[in-house]
This record gives sequence, structure tokens and C-alpha cells, in this order.
Amino acid sequence: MRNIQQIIDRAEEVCLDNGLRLTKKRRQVLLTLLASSKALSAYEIRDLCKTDSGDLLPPMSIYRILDFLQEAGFVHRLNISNRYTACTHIACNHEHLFSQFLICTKCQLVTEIDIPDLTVTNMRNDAKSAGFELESPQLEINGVCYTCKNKAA
Amino acid sequence: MRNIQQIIDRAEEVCLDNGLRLTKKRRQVLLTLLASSKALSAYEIRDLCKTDSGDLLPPMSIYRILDFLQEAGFVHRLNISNRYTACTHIACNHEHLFSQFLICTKCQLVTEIDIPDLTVTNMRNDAKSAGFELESPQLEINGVCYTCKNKAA
DNA sequence: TCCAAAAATGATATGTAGTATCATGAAATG
DNA sequence: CATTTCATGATACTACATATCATTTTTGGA
Repeated sequence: MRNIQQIIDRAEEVCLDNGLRLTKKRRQVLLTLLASSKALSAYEIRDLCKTDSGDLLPPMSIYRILDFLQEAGFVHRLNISNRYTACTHIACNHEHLFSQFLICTKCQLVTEIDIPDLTVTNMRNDAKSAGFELESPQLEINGVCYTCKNKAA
Repeated sequence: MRNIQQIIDRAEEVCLDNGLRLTKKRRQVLLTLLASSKALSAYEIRDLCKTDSGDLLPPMSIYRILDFLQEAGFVHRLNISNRYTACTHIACNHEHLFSQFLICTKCQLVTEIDIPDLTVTNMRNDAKSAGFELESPQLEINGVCYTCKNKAA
């Protein structure tokens, strides 16, 4: 894991190469997500992104910025928890069409792990047998992280 | 797939054995879900369950009934779409601690398929390596069903 | 049989996630 | 420097879900 500044720099690069604009507010939202080990809801991001004078972005802006960051591949939306998390692959070069997320139901800690190609192939085939076509889905699995598990015990 | 009446009968049995009450309204909600090939939102269920006089249940009641049906193992909540679907295993006897759902993003068609034990074991181990403990999670995968795919083409 | 306790449901209000729509502001480009 | 395009703001609203307290129904004893 590189440091956050390096990741932001890389995001800037990607944007330049693709004619995208990483504006101040978009950068701020991305930074907020990068700095958080937990997945954040749109409204949590909103609270964390308020200006020094305490102004909040309107929800619509937050969602638009999140859409942009997702399109650019910098952020993932976690559908099972309605939360958002920074992609851990911004600063590396390998493609990752199929992501798997482990999500702690207690504290929202998120870990993005790799899935073996074989697993992906099997899932596609299983889906096909059942009459479904997978596009570029992501796997989201709830669990409990060890920190929370130990707390509970 | 057995017919709906057989499934309801089986649900009645399970309830009797476990001191649960499958009341008229709970039965009506379960029936509604069993009769639908698509996952339904709580408010859709509400609309489908109105009495002959047109009265609607309050949302709170719908959610309470859905909670009950989930506890009893008759209904699954699909987290990625905020919808509910009847369990396809009510009337069979095998355990299914780990469910996989294929969900059509266009029409909400749901298919519950089995996962090989090996896959489950692998996932548990992968999660463990990443510091997570899986409880009895469910896998929800978005895709497009062939009907919708053909419509699109 | 009636009463108390427990379980189920109803009603009202509110919280959280997300979008539609139209207006305004900022940047890029000719 | 004007025009177009992209980004953001503001207002209102929809969908999904829960908190809380009141009422009804069921159940299991005295």
C-alpha cells in the first residue's frame, strides 16, 4: 500500500490521460475515502468534507462526485451496505474487472481481495447454467473482522 | 419445484414444530413472495397484500412480518437490491447455510443456486487470510437474465 | 371462565439513502 | 472574450426503513 499522496498523484495522472477533471471537491471526497479504512455512507462523506467554515455539500453533489469517481475507477460502491470505499488498485497497474470485498458488519471495515481467475470462470459458468449473464460484477461478502470479533468475546 | 400450497403446508408444519405462529397476514406475505418470480420491495409487497376493501398494512407491519419470515428461514432479504424473495428450500430438507442468488438488474428475477462445498471452504479460507470470519453469509450477484438480454438485443 | 401476560398488529412520526429538476458558476476552446 | 460544455448549488421529492407508543389478539394459568 502506497501512501495517500502517491495515490492521489496517480489519480491526477489518470484523469489527465483521459480528459477527466479531478476538481478540488472530487479530490477532497477521494481523499476522505482513501483516509478511511471503513466504508462510508454518502452522508458520512458529506460530514467529513465540510469546509473550514462548516458548509456542507448538498447530497446531490456528493452523489455526482461519487458517480464520477466510480466511473473513473477510483471508488467502489458497496451495494450490500449502501456505502463507498476507495479502490485499492488506483496506484497499481493491473486490471481488476472482478472485485471481491469483505465487509465487517460491525464496523464497516472493508478489505478488497483478489479472486482467482478460476473462481470467476466457475461463477460465470454457474450463472450461465442458471440463465444469467454476469457483466462485471463484484462480490460482496459480509463477515466480522477479527478486531470486532475479539471485542465481542 | 413443488406447488405453492405444498410449500405453505410445510411452512405451517415448521411453525408448529417450533412454536411459531404463521398468522393470516404472515401467510399472505409469504404467499405473495412465493407467487412472484421477482424479488419484491417491502412496499411492493404492501401493495400486493391489500385487503379486499383496499386497506394497506402499515410499513412497520410489513417489515415485522418480513423479519419473522426471515427468522423462520422462509424468506431471504437481498441486500444489494433492498428486496425480498421466498426461500426455494422451504419444502425440502437439506440445510443451506450459504446461499447464492443471481439477480437480474433489469427485471429483478431471482434464482437461488447451490454453491459447491469446496467453493464455500475456499471463500472461508480466503476471508480468514484477510482477517475476516464469515458467519452464514449469502452471495448476491447481479447479472442480466436471458429474457432481458434478448429483449435488449 | 376470566384474567394476566405475552405476542402480534396498528398508527404516527421520523431517519436515512438517493434522485429529479432547474438554476448558477467555472473552464476550455475557438 | 463569447460560447459552449462541464461542474456545482438549491429545492423538493421518492424509496426504504425504524422508533415509539397504543391497541388488539392469543395463550395459559388461577
